[in-house]
Amino acid sequence: MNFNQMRYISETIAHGMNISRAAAALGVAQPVISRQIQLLEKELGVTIFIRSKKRILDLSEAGKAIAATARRMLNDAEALRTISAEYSKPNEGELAVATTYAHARYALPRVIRRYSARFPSIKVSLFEATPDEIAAWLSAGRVDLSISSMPAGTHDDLTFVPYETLHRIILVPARHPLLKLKVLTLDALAQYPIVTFHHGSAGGDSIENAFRVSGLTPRYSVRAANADVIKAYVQMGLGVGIVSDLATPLSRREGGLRAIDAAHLFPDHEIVVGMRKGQYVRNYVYEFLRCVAPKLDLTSFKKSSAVAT
Amino acid sequence: MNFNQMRYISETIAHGMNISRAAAALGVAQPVISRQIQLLEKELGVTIFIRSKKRILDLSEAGKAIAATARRMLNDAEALRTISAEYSKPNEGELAVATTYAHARYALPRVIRRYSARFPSIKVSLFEATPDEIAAWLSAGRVDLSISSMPAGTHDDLTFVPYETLHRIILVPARHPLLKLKVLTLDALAQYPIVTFHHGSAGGDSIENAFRVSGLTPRYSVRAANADVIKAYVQMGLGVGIVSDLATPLSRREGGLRAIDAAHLFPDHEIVVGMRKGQYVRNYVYEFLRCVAPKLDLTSFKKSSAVAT
DNA sequence: TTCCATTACGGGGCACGTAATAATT
DNA sequence: AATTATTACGTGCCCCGTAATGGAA
Repeated sequence: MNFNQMRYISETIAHGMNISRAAAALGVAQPVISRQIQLLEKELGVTIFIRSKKRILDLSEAGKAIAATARRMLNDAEALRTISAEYSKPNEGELAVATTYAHARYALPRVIRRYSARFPSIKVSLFEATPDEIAAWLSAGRVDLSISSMPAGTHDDLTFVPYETLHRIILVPARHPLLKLKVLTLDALAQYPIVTFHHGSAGGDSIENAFRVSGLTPRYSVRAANADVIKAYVQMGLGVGIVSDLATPLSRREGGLRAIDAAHLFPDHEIVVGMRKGQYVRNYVYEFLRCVAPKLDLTSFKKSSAVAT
Repeated sequence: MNFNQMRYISETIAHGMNISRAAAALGVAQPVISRQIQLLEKELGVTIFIRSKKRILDLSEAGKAIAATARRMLNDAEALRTISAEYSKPNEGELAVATTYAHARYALPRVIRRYSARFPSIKVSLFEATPDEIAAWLSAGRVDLSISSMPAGTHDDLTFVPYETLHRIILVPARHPLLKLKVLTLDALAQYPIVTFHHGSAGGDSIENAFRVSGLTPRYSVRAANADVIKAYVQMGLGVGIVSDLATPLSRREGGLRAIDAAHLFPDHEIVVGMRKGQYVRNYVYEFLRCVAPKLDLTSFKKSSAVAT
């Protein structure tokens, strides 16, 4: 039993039970993977992969449990290197953050400026993506932490803690009829073409839902991936925009746009900070989160020196 | 980086920072340990052990974190074998239980008889010891689970769940004056020589405490490790015995002894079931606990396939 | 003097690569 | 025909053991 065998198993699974692709990804010859997996199976006396003569079909039940443990061991091996770097070069390293457009554009620039001033030897990388992509990157270890709304689906290997609650606001051109209403309603809103987030995105779906449960079927004239595109189309008069108050604080009036609070019409938009479970968290990562949100509860991100329950 | 290096580190620490003893325990030559640790230190770029020329003094800060991770990896390596056995030979294996005299003698025989009938291919071993020894054995992996009162000190690597609550009873010879009292009091008890558990044992200390907080200093005529010895001395008239109601159910009157309920005089005696954290728990171990206590809450012993928080 | 960690040196096993083979799509 | 897993075979590296060295107790 050795670490490479764990790598081979893990990578083979990651590449859809394909040994050849795993070998290519790891830079070794195909027979190596095949042989090492067989050796491990013989040593443990159990079949990890279900085969049909010359093709791997799936993981066995035992294989699933073994793969989970193998992944954790690889995690720990990685942690060993991280720990060493933490003690030999405390404030040097790389910090990869994945986040959505709105945070990358509006919230994080000033945070990163402050942080980089305090930790000049930390190379910060920012990746902008959708919440689901972000979760995948986090799982794969390509980024260290995420700031986004809760991704869809279950992510047993990730930990999320609430960070901030965003509300919805309506963007309209100046002198729009909706500005004259005392109380904004979904009915009134549904009279106009809607400009909002993509179908399938956390933002877009929750807005669609709100209309549907009210029995309304507004026309969506433009569906975009980010708030700035939405703004542009609202300015062009293609409809009323529905965005979050992060992108456009209510007090600001830019480019002739007016904002109307719509917190009462749509569910709150919960933003969470995510990290991989079992990961050794370097001090400078904590410090970054302290820059993002000084009051964040970081206890669930505690260093994973203790053994799992 | 390989598993043996983790073993060498772990074993060296376990033997008080002594490489020679670790080598002997692992059955390898001394230079192997020395060299492999140095190789790992070079690879990680960090010193794990603090040395003074030719002697190892202590673990470095980094070493502590590394050792904890190393231990977890070894745990996982062991889990791999356990998982494999679980799937290849579901109801075969060994089950080592550590427990105190009272349970070994009075509670477990019937449990083990039932269990062995259901799982004839499981080799059950029972180890009788004090709670502290039991905890040490559990930590060292020499036993799979424990049944005892809560051991003293902290055991971060162990999980305990409450199992049963025992009460204290007084044992006296027939026609003893205490039998005539309507309500037993500590004062009355302190008039007679006491026969009870060793000083230092969980049982003995809690009894001593109860007298002390009442300002009483009874004479302890005999202090023994188990209830049967206590019974024998009470029968010989050397004093009144204080034991738990597991050893001598109140209804039974054996050897001319009489029992008096003393639950109101001494604190309850909490019995817990213990297991090592991060251990893969085989099904037959769960089934044993189900035989011991069908209603036990086993959720905190869940299989550790998931990654630690 | 004894114990203990480290350095030096030689051997064997094992993990790897290349090449060939067999089964699947 | 192309892709993919497995078997066969030769090689180099790495880990180990023995022996020797140098500090510490």
